[in-house]
Amino acid sequence: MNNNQHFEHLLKQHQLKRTGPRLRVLSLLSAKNVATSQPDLESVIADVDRVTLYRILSAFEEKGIIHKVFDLNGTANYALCASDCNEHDHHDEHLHFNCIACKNVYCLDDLDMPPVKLPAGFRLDGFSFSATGLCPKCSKKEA
Amino acid sequence: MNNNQHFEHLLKQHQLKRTGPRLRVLSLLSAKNVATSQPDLESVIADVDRVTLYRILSAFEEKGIIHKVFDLNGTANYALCASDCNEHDHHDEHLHFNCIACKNVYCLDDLDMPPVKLPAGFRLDGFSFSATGLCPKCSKKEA
DNA sequence: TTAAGTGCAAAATCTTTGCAAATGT
DNA sequence: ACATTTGCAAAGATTTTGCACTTAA
Repeated sequence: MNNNQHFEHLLKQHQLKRTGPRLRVLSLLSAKNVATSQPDLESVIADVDRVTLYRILSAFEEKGIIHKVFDLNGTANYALCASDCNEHDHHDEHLHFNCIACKNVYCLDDLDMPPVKLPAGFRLDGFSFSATGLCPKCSKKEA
Repeated sequence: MNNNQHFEHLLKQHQLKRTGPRLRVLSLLSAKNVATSQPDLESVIADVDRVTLYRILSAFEEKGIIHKVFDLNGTANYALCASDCNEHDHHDEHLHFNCIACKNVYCLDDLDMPPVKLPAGFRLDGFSFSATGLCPKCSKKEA
């Protein structure tokens, strides 16, 4: 199944119509291995209305197609979810690495996350782990 | 040293003048064991201008007096720093627990954080760990 | 055909900036 | 006295809402 087919399936699966703007957003997000900020998305697909973009992103998030993760500046970044997310079960429990140089947000999926121990009384629902520093690319440039 | 003296010392230490609004913010933040959002602060000290509050918070953050932590909605919450922070060295490496019921953000300082292992190439600078769920109070209410 | 999605205009927020008046040292 | 800080007004930026037009199914 190629990408396009995959996207169309994804949309159909969530009862969302297959439209130009939506496919653009999906292919953009899937092309990057990093989470993308709303402003970035906006500048890349400038011909799509800003409001439409907001609505697409929030629809996708509700349906469990994408995750929203806030970077160090509190701006929303978006990334495609693992395939087992849906509107009831959102799992985004991997490390988000924010590069302070290129500002990219890396989703480091296949890192084994250490177990979380909470004090008595707290009931855990989900967690997120984010780190800052230099990504491999920027780390090299600096050296 | 009582609280007030402590605050005045804190301000002097960072070359900030001892003003009413600033002391109000400090005593508010120290009274809570949870991080407080800008809107919350604003509603509690409604007589202080909104702009002033913004400026106080960013000044405090720059000086290393408070930490900014974003909650699940991407809104900024503020909490007093551990005493060993300054403008060059910000450490906020403890668990932030966001209660989905009361919306409070708990700073769980004395939890031993698991070590972070990053893939090769990434250079770690700092990290933050945040969890969601129910805090002890709300957990009881639900039962 | 028709419900869903888009684009535009406009409202509502949120945050920053400029400047005069007030205040702490 | 003088640099800082505050408050107000206004600009900028971000996000939401309403509604008519378009489009996928």
